[in-house]
Amino acid sequence: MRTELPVLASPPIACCVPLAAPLLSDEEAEATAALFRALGDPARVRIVNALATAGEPVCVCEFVEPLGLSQPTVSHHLKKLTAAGLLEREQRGKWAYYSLNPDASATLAALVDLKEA
Amino acid sequence: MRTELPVLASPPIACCVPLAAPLLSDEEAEATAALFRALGDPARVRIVNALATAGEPVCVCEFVEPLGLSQPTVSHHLKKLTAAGLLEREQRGKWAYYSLNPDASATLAALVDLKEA
DNA sequence: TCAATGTATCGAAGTCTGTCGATGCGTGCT
DNA sequence: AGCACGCATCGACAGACTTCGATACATTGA
Repeated sequence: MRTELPVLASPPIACCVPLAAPLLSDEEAEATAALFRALGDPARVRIVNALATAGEPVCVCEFVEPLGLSQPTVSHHLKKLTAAGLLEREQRGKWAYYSLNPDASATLAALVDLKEA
Repeated sequence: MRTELPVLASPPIACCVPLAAPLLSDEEAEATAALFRALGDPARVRIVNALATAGEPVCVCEFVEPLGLSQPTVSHHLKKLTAAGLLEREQRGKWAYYSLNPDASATLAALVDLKEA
């Protein structure tokens, strides 16, 4: 813990001067982290990659075998990606088709650029 | 579990045809996920944001108070970001200064673009 | 209406992660 | 040399996450 500093006109060494204000709010930081966290699993990275290369909606059953995961686990990952706003779900008969949210790549690109703005 | 399909000329329904090959390897998927995972925490998002807005190396003690976390926890997050290749560490006397890896934003941008290539 | 199939949800087990206080290490000052 | 200070590491604990089998729900076809 840092001891409470009295107000000094000129601190002896150039350290611990407050950073410039433009820090992210709690909500912004959490929202940003949540989006990155959604992509923080190799299975979900592969799902997004597959959807991007496919360029069209893909049936859930397509993912189970290539990912080497059980069907409930695949469903779990798809739900997380959808909740993060990266995927969209579409029901076709008894099949569920998932596709990349068109805004996803723009959103991600904005996040990365945000660090340089 | 999907039953083993015999080779059919035209499956009765347009589902479960194999995806195009270009899926990420295990190593690529894991490396990509690890990088996103490094940014999957609000504290680390704020650290990267602060370093980006600062534009210059920042002393560890600068982060403790704004983040509202203990010094060991801040050190933990800085270590994770450095291990991910996003930050660089520099020792100045008894202070440790961290800065954004110059390649970080390019790496992140490439990851996002990777999903569209 | 009943059976079959694809998908989502539930409950549980194991692992990973964030957080802290206590402590060790290195540097600089007296 | 001794002390003070900044930072990293350690050990521990709570909470979140991934994964699975079992099961429920929804849709289609007989």
